[in-house]
Amino acid sequence: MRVNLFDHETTDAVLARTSETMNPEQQEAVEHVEGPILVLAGAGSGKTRVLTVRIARLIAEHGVPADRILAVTFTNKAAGEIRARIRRFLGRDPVGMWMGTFHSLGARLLRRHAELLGWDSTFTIFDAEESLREIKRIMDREQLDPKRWKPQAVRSAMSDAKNQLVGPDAFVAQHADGFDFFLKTVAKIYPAYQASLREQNAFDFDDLLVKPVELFRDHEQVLERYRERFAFILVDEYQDTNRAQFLFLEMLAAKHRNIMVVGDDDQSIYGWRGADVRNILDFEKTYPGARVIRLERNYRSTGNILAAANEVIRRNLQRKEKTLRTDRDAGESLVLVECADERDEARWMVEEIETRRSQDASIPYQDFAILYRTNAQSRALEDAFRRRGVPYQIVGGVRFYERREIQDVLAYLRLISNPRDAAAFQRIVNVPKRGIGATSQKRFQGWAVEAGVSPLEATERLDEVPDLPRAARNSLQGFGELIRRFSIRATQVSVGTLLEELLEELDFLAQLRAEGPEGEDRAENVKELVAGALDFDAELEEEWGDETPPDTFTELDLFLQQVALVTDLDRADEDADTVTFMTLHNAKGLEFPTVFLAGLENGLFPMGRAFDDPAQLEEERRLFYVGVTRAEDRLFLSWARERRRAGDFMMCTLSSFVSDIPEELLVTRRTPHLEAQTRTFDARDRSGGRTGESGGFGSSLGAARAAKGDPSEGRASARRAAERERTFEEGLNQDAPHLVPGERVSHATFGSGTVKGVSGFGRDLKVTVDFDGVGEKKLLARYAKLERDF
DNA sequence: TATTTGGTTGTTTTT
DNA sequence: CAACCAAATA
Repeated sequence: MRVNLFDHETTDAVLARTSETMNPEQQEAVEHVEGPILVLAGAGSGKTRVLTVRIARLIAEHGVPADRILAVTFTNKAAGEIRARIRRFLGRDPVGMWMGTFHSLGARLLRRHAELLGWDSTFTIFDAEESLREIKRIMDREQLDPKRWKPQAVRSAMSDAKNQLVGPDAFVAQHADGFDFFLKTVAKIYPAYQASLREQNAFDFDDLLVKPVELFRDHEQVLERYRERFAFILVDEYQDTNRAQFLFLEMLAAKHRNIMVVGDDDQSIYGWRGADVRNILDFEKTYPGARVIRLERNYRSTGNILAAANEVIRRNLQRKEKTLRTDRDAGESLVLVECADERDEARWMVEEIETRRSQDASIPYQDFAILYRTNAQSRALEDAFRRRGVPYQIVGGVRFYERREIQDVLAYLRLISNPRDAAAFQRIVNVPKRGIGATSQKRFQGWAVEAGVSPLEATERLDEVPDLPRAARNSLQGFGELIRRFSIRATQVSVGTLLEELLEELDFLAQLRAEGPEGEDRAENVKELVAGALDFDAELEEEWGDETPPDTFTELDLFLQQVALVTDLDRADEDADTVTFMTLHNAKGLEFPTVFLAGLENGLFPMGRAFDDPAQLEEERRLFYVGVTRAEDRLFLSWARERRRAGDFMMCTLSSFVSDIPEELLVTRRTPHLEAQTRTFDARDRSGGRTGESGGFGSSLGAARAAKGDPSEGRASARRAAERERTFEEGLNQDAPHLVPGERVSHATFGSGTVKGVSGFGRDLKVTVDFDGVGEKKLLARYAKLERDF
């Protein structure tokens, strides 16, 4: 895997020469000095290169001090790499330059000014999982039923609110007396949640964006200081910024107005997380007189790949018109592969990779990436690759830092670093087992809350806590002493050493191993964490550059911050010679010689619910576009006729996105396995169909879909498959309802009716039925239990 | 108090 | 077909 950066040697001469190797648009962008500028950079058009070279030039040629520059990147890794390139250009480190993700920059700002907001600079960062626990605790306390109101939904509602900069008070004012019961419930939780975070001296992910904006808004002199300082601001992936990020930038850029944003509206794929494409579309309104440069020359992909990409994205209405061009040859055709199911698909991919490598042994595994819509799809791939002995790495999915054992260890460190972190306390007070059960914990915590002290403080006043069993009392005391002892130790030794001593004292690894078969893996993970901590010592200086950490900090605080903000993408090992599996979202900004796009089926990609909403469908299409444009030389598209999802089998049809690709760019194939299966199937079909059990409801949905005529019908193979499926279905299930307009069906409560229409796919298939004497109802097919009415 | 069992539940995408 | 959670037992 490579981040899209160019390789460069080291000298100043290179910098001078660099402009000459750029096209006129790139040159213009790179040479721009003052005033707002928008660079609309298509996929593979060298935008990272533009950012890098411009920063280097600002420093080297225009004498801008590095500490007057603020650069926002999409990942921490990209930040590190750009910094490294600049260092090579300049021959020295751009000391004092602030560069990182919005979240890491926000954290940095908060470390310095948290006091102004009522937090302490040693604050903890709660990850998504921790926020969820907090929400559950609050719901429990408020006696809200987690089944009626899903904590996940509550979290996402609060997250949305935060990203729109709607604080607890505003939210309550808006929704507490509203008609929406869900939002009313959230209005009960949000203020309590925020108060609880504050009590624990913690911020969640969203706070890292929102609180700096609050800081700037309420503290004019602080804003003034940073506004003055950051004379040049550069932002990558601008199309994915949300409201809070927009305001953050707007406030900082207001004075000098030297802001360069780089992005591509066609690659905006985080709308669901609050990103607002209008930020990029309306840049010229926000900054009148802004210069606009379009980079439409693609340096990455073959002509065929690019033609396919252009053709697909052209169908989106909400976009700035642009067409990527390349000087490369047409290259190989794209290959569309039809598979029997996800296992067949996975197997086919391994074989394709192995075949390619047997033809040319010099091709490394690194050249291959498999991209998919949902993390769950990695499972089948993993199976197939492991079986075949082909090395792979998964980016995302079950994330390293989210593993239980890692979280446990980190909770120790958090509590050592921040004694008020009640969430951490609760997590580990009985890990490893100390005989402090649920009942004792409840009594203890209850007392602590009553007394208004943090749990850790409460361990010093155990004799005041009533009704505690002696054993629990002793354990709690021991636990408290342990944490306090290590808090002191944290000021004396490095994180790595601290962690080693801690694990030794707890006999943690042995405890894990004793847990069972997975114990060894878990122990390995913990060891990896220790190795990371030991490494961290060396990186400390770079982290702060010219800044001196306040004395209240320990190295531990910074380590925890880094850990909280590091993504799986940052951890990916690009030097390892392995095939890479990841979601399309994670693939943004990366490129590979050979790309496989897996699972191209309606209902999976695009996602079922996207069919109801044109805006969502457009976002899915952009995601597909991102996938296609990751490929340099070869692109494989695959779909499975049948896929296991949420437990049961589902018949599938080819994604309508693929139908948008002109036929002449594609070669269509079937896996050998499917070829074989189809032959026997056809033979059986001719001899009068199969007898036996009905295919159940899942298959009858397939029938409905085929009859309705979905968008993929343009493809001959898909149509054949669908037709075969329908005849198959009719042959074996006389009672399954035909969800086709005009058909008669009956429902347990509504009685008989006529089907008016269907929408959605698979599990989300909705049926509109006009029930006799009842009227029209729109029902989710999978719940409606419709029967055929004769 | 800790562990096991069974039943339920659920599948976008992530900093 | 998981993974997760609640109630039942050792």
